[in-house]
Amino acid sequence: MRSKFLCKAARRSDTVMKKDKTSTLRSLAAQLDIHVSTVSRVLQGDDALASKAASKATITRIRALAAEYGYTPNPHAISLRTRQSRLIGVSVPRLSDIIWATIYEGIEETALSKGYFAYVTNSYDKPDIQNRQLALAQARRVDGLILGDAHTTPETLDFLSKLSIPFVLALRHAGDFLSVTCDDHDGGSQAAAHLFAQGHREVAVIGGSRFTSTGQERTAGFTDFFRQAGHPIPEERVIFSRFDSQAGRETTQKLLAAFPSLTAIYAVNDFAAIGAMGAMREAGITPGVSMALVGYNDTPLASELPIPLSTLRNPVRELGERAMELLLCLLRKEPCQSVVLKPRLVIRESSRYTARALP
Amino acid sequence: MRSKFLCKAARRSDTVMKKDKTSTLRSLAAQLDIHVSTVSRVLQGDDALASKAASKATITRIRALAAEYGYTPNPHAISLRTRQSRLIGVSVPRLSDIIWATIYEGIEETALSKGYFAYVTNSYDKPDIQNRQLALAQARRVDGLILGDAHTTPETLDFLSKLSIPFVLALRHAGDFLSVTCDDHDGGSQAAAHLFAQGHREVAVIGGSRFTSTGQERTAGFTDFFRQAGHPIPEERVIFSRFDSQAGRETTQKLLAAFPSLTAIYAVNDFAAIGAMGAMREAGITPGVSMALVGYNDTPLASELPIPLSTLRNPVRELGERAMELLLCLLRKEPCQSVVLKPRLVIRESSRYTARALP
DNA sequence: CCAGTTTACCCAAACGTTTGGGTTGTTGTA
DNA sequence: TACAACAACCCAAACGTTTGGGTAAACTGG
Repeated sequence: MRSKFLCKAARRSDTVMKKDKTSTLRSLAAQLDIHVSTVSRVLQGDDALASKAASKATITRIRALAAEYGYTPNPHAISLRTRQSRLIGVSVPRLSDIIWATIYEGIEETALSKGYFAYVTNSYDKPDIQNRQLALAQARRVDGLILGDAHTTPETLDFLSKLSIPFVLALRHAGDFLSVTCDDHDGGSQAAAHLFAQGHREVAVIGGSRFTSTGQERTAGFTDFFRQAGHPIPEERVIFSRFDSQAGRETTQKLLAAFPSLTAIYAVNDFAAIGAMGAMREAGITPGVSMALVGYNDTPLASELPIPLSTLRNPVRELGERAMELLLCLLRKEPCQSVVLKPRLVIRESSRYTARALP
Repeated sequence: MRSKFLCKAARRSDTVMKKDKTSTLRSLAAQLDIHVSTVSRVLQGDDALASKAASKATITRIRALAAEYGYTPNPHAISLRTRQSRLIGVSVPRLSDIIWATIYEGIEETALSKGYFAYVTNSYDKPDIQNRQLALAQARRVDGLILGDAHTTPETLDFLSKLSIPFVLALRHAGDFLSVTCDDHDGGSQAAAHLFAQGHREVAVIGGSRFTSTGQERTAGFTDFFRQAGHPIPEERVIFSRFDSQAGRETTQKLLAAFPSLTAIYAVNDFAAIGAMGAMREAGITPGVSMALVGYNDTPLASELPIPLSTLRNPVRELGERAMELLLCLLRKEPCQSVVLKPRLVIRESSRYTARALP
């Protein structure tokens, strides 16, 4: 019996073992003269499974050898066999927007801690790129998707309803697909209340992209407040364009030219607000001194600007984490529902200016 | 013969084909009553291989059916069989630093266009996290790595020399491992030349992280210039810490307190420079008016600041692209060498201030 | 018309796992 | 003392590809 053991082990280890290269379940099994299926069950992590499969002593032997050889299971083999990749695809408008980078950090870290593996791609908010990315994700056999670039257009809704891969929306919502968002309407409302309390009645809004729930609702929350307060904002003073600083600059130039009586501007994005600062400066206006300005997102830079920017802070990192958790919940086929987080107004110098004309 | 064809095809299509789910090479082969290996060779993309494997007519039939079923090969099966994953791991200090996000955009896009697949993780510049990420990358069987978080410490060098996976360094270099960087020494030199030409002799440097080639060389380029110009900068006026705005703020506070005669500050990072602006403002100093300030990186925000920031622009997106190309070159085992890109000084208001005391 | 080449395929093993179902030998129970 | 139950394993098929090596039949040149 002993000789048989030696012979068998020796024979196999010559042909199968590759000491220098990565070890496999089979090579470990051969070393130990134990069947590969037993080794598999022991090394799968689940203690109950391991106990069913082998004796205490054998379990120890297997684990010891695995540790010695630094065995790591081949993920491709596992994916092939189990038909799940543990891969999560994430699509965002632009990773170089710090908000998205931060959301992705939350996603990635949570995925990692749950044994999943995330990757991210830019779609630049362009439908054709979004479609290409989706096809690629499918080709890679992702288990699930987190979509940060949803539009509220019928095309997007239609597209999402046809998607066969489990997914959740992040930051932006659309239709009533599962999503993790921040309460943008409430944020807009907070900004409005803040400016209103300081006497501002002649206000304008830089609304960001019209096709996104964030652009829409951050704007609506603001205008709804003013309407309910009896001071509806004329439509022409609400301009949608994009979320970047150039859009903010150009929009502000238009606004300042068209409405000289303006005392405050609310931009639904900090970058747009920073662009607005530039335009104000060119027009001889100092934010916080001769005009109030409120942004949105609380970019780390907002507090570091020469004139620190009042803004709404979203818990974006948490948003990423929650999105990943929600997706995992969905993948486990447990009942799950959309999450809405709360923004918080951070008041700084840029909105210190008080309108004189209180009614 | 015809009946045999029908019979065989019918039998197989019942058992193997899953019309609704993803089709496989085998299901396609069964449908066409052709061997799976032939289908494989035809669908592998390589036209020469396809022609060797099947007749023109058969090739057309196979391609048509593949297109009809929207066949995409299972990447896990391919990776398992070919023993290469086409996966590239990227490690960066922080994705939420726009520089890294932009570099990664370049990497990701290039990888995609070459049929590779990149993923990115944060290491926060912490060695233990770096090691963990590396182990994970190995477990995932990446084909190659792009490391953006290299330190110049002996530990890192030692670690890299032991790494069995092909890799290239990006933005930062270390030892003489293959890398794609920008000429940081030259950038520092350009900043120095600019300030020197404006009469500045009492200058200080916010040097970023001491453990990175970027921090070191952006600083060295600057101090070397002043030394060669006959005005060496006293050591105490060069302070290393981190690359973020808080570090910039704190360092500037110290510098202003210690050296009241200072007429210019050079920060090796825009965020640090923005922090410096904050500290200056608190001290009653206006950048560009009563002190010159130069940053590094040309963050999109630099030009949008109320006082636009002079800074050095690195072609970071291209850097990402080149890093990926270099890695692919390495993977093909072709001879390849490190790449150095050139930074460009962008002069804006923050350095408009001229020192009175020309010698 | 025959040897040699080419065309158009087929065959089977492998990549590294997982997993439903055996098969022994030992222990507990009626 | 028979027999069920359990422990501790083994067996083999599958997941979807790739790839080195066949093998007939058709074509080519002499």
